[in-house]
Amino acid sequence: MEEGMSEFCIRGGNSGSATGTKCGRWNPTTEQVKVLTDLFSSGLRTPSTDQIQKISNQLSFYGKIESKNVFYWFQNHKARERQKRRKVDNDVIRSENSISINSFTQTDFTQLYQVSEPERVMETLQLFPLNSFGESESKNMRVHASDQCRDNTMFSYTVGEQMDHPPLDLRLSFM
Amino acid sequence: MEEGMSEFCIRGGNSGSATGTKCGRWNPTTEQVKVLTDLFSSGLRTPSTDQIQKISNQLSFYGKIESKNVFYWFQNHKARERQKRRKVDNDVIRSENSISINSFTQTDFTQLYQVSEPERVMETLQLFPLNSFGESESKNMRVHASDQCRDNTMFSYTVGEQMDHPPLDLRLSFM
DNA sequence: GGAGTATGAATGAAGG
DNA sequence: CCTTCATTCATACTCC
Repeated sequence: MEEGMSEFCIRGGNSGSATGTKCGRWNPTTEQVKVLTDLFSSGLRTPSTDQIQKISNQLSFYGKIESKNVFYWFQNHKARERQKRRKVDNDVIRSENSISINSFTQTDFTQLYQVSEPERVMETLQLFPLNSFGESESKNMRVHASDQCRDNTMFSYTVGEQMDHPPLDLRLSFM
Repeated sequence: MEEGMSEFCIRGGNSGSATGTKCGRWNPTTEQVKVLTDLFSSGLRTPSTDQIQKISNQLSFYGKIESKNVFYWFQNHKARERQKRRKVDNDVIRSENSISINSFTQTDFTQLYQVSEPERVMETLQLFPLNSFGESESKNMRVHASDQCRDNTMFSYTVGEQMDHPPLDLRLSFM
């Protein structure tokens, strides 16, 4: 999937834009992706505007992000999971006459999509920014304004204190 | 890739920048988009059935189009304008306490969202009925006719360019 | 360094 | 009106 690539989201102001990764579009950090994926696998599929705002707000801790990014992320993730599933289902249908399910095939499917938490959307999804370093498995990520873009105002989302990994504790309350 | 449709339509001849696409759904030409956008920015937001019919008729000069396409276009454009504005506003509010800046989040927005139309909605903008309606292909569109105010101060929106097509002439009147 | 893939962004088309 | 789905465009990234 995604490996530890650092983020150099330089803000779009760089006119030169030759070498740097021109930030034409949002490039999520690994932590952001992790949180989003966790939320998704926890059952969140179509966050409301409020939820989007909260998620975006929390994720801005890890790097530049806008709420529309969160919105698009869930849209895309859901859609692509669906389409993957559709494709696989077609394959199954196509070959349903000839095979008897064995563990091999099962494994493949499971790995390809672990779909279908029956959409039991959580009632109250809360993201609390705590200082408890509960989970320390995250890779060492560094949120910092790239030197390429810090000069020209904007985008100095200094996180106040320099933490190794931002303390994000998300509690999901299912009903 | 799976082929379901075999119908192709190349987008508007020399309109440029349009790649050939399958014609599963309407793919507006650049001219069509321009006209629609102009109409929108002129204040038209929810065209009546008659207006839709006339716009569609005129735009058919530029390529294949149906009334429902115009209808959907205005629906989507209006909704997304609102939605974008809402999201952006929220983001701005959210980021108020982190930085003191001058042109902060404007980065992507300027490029992708050139929203913020002056929002100067002219009250009654009506497209004059030039000819009686045809209603040949439009389905059940529940567009309720708006009040008719046909009078004074009309201007004509003309698109001529350098092409060999008849000039578009949409006469709009507002009061 | 171009092909192939993953994915962010956009938008047409509905449904409710 | 609102939200959602499906499809497509655009771009970043990976891997030969």
